[in-house]
Amino acid sequence: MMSMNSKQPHFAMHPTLPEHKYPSLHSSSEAIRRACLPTPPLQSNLFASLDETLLARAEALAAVDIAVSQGKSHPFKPDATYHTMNSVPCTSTSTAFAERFKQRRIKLGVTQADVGSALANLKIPGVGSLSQSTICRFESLTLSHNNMIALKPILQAWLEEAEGAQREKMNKPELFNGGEKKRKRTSIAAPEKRSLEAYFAVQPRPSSEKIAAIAEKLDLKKNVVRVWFCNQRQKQKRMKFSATY
DNA sequence: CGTATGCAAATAAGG
DNA sequence: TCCTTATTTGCATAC
Repeated sequence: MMSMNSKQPHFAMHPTLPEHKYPSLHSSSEAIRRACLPTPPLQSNLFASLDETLLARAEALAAVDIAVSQGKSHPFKPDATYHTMNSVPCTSTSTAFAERFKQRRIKLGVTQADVGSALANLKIPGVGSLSQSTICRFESLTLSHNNMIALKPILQAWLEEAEGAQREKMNKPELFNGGEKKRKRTSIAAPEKRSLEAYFAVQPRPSSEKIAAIAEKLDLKKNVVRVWFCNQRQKQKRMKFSATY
């Protein structure tokens, strides 16, 4: 099957695999979450996470004011990616860490992009590189609470290694640039996108065969087309929903 | 140049 | 194998 080159066989889904071998291809939060301990604060209370959530809510009230006065002041995000997932930052450990992280990162004279690509060289199972965007969002607290918590130990690990290396004047270029194992994102060109939309208008749920045909015609990977239709269906539902209210 | 963001691919998790 | 739903990221491009 698959006459053409099937890029990489990413056997990413292993429903019940607890330990992750290196997902050679992508990293991804699932593994990341388990890879590093979710930060065990010495003085944490028994309800650590629960409490954090509650505190986050409480603090959120205060944070809202700040956020609002800081810029966008619209009631309901016109865009907000989709849902309302990423607003309401959280004032908890990961948040506090993020602030210091940026400061220390700058002190090391490293850019967000450098940090992102260097992460893969940390050799933490299941952890690959991240984009400048993600590092930026981590520092600016614009990731979801869970995402912040998942990324914290990883960035903390990098920070400590990098500071240590610099302190000892050790030359560890891998800690300041490198790695490539980052999730790739295909960019579908406008013409192809228009074709896909046309197909979608006629048949929102094409069969596997149809998808393969479309993929070939547009010179796109079959999986890319399949995912595009999935995402398009999601998008359509969201639009239908928001149009109703 | 480095950093923020909009839009939306790609993934995780449960059928 | 592939869907759906929820989320995590990254490409592009605006600051």
